[in-house]
Amino acid sequence: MNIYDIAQRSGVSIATVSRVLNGGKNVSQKTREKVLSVMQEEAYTPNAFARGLGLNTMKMVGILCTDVSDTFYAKALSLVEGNLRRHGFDVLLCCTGSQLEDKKKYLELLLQKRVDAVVLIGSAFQENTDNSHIGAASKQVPVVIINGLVELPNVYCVLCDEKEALTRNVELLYRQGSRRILYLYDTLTYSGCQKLAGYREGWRSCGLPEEDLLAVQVNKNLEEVRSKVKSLLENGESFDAVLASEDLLAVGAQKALAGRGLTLPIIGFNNSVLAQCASPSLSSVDNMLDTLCPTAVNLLMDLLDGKPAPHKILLSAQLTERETFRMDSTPHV
Amino acid sequence: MNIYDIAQRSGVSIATVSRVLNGGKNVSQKTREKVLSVMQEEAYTPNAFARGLGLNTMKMVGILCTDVSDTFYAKALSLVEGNLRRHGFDVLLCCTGSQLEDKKKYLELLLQKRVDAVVLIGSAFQENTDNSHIGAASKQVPVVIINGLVELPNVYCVLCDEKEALTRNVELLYRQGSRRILYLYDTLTYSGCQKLAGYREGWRSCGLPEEDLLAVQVNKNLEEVRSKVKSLLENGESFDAVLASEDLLAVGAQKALAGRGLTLPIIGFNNSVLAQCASPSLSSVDNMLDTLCPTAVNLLMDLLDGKPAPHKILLSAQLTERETFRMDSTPHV
DNA sequence: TGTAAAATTGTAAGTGCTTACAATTACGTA
DNA sequence: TACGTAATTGTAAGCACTTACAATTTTACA
Repeated sequence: MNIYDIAQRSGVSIATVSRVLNGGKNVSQKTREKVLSVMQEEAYTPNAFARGLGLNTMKMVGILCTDVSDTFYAKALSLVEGNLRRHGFDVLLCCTGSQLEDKKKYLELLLQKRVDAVVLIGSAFQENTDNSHIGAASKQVPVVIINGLVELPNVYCVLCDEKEALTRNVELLYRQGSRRILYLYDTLTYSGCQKLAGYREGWRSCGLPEEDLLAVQVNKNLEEVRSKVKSLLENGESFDAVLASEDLLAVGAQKALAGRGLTLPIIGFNNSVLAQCASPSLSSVDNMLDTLCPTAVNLLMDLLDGKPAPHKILLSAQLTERETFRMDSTPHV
Repeated sequence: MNIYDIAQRSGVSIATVSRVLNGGKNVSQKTREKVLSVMQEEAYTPNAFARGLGLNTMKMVGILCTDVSDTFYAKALSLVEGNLRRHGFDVLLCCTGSQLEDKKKYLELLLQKRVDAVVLIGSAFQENTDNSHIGAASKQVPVVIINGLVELPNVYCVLCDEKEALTRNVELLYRQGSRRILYLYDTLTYSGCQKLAGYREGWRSCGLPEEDLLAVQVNKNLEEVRSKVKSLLENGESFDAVLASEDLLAVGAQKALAGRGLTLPIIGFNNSVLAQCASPSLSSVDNMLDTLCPTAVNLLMDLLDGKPAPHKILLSAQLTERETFRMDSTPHV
């Protein structure tokens, strides 16, 4: 069943059928209704490939996502997908894992499917790293980066100020008496670097001695984190508060501390469901995905409509206070 | 840059170029190399739409997923996507939410994009419910259901025996002395119904009085669950163990109990990261996504290759023991 | 070296849609 | 009623590929 059949059965030409298919502008009320009713009867569905060939678009956006099973990325994906769909776009999903080579390869695959744009979730790295794949992609279609920053012509970034958030966290803890704050982090994506820099910056602004910095890299795996922190404690490493680049890492630390009967202020990051589920519940920085993702999609729609758009939209993060840290609690020193 | 350009520049016909594009069978080594090198030089990418039109496939599988931000579904999605990609298929993702109407609408959208198959995650309902959309879809392409069961001609189901798992849970708790087990559940998808039935079945097999059944429906929201369980406790409802259809619900109960200084055996479901993160860590039933998803994809590949495949593959679930319940612990009554 | 079979290559006809442009029809007005 | 204009419709040429079938070249073997 194709456009010719419909044309024949409704006594018009294929051009008219096509017009009805594309919004029905320049078609008389009468013929449109006739054609539509025939389509209905015959349960006709236009062939998306032919459509794509003629229009040079299938209204699909590619999403490159490091790891969908990660709660944070999953939430971002969910929000971006929902908003794109609202605008009539379908999502071609590609989970890359953290390997740069895979990201490159898969990004090319997305482009081969002729997506109208690409959204990157957790796939942008720090400035001095190889972001050539992003550059290449941006020459073909607009690229929108969620929570990352890459400064290139056709690349648009929507992110929240994670560096500032971490600096603030350090300062808050300092004000409540902490003097040696453990910082746990995992991957050094753009976001990861910003957070680490924010931790250092906070340290500096509090006038703490540089040699006391205690930033420890770990894998995003609960058991590994717990045992890492446990061994820190066993080796006599002293610290009086914990920050983390990710809730899971914070929970791992929490468990290690609990195992030794310790209760320190802890602040996680991403404000995921893990933070709620932890006991005691985990204070966490919310990086505003709920506003960041719709913003990103709106920006993308503007771009696809040929409207100008800012290359960078920066939101502020917000601390969600729970049991492991409260701003108004009595200083603990 | 199209196939004509490549043909011209390599001194062959478009048919030959096309052959090279499609695996290079029936092309001499020499010409193939020549054509490939020209493609390389010109950075040629075949037009996926034209390709799709000619081949009547773009090698895409549609995934209909209730909610990607849910850790369980996210994990399933991640595994299915990865396995499909390994077989050269791209994933068209569609998150539907729990509304049946939306599922129907979105499933049609997927089909309009001419996907080669559809995989359903969390979108199948119990037998006597309206699964007409699935029937309609299965007339066009094979449908594979992850963790659900719908008995229709072109529908293939890969699931784990959740009913049996819940029955076993009840029996295990009974053996350790529990006599009134609270069961918390949320949506009555196919999976949800099976679990509820399993709870009842266990009750029966233990010879417990029917009127003591305590199955409570709640929304999958930590705060709601906690307050629900809290109010159960306040209203004097008595129970001595907790089962849940989902880890999040179990954690909610755990928090409510902890708030009253109670420690009961608890077993969650899905064995998600939440179960690890909870304190005390939550025993949980693992529904084997790690094997279920690859199995489902393999089955789908067989179908697409025209091979026969079983309409139902049933795995057994496995209890992962953590702090809230251990099989070898001393009976607590 | 000749010849049949096999391997390679090219021609041309799809695949189902969009759209510029030409042709037709309808409408308002003199 | 005739005519200019606007609205509607049709014709035909893309869009970039696949593939059946015919034509050509290569290979194997007598």
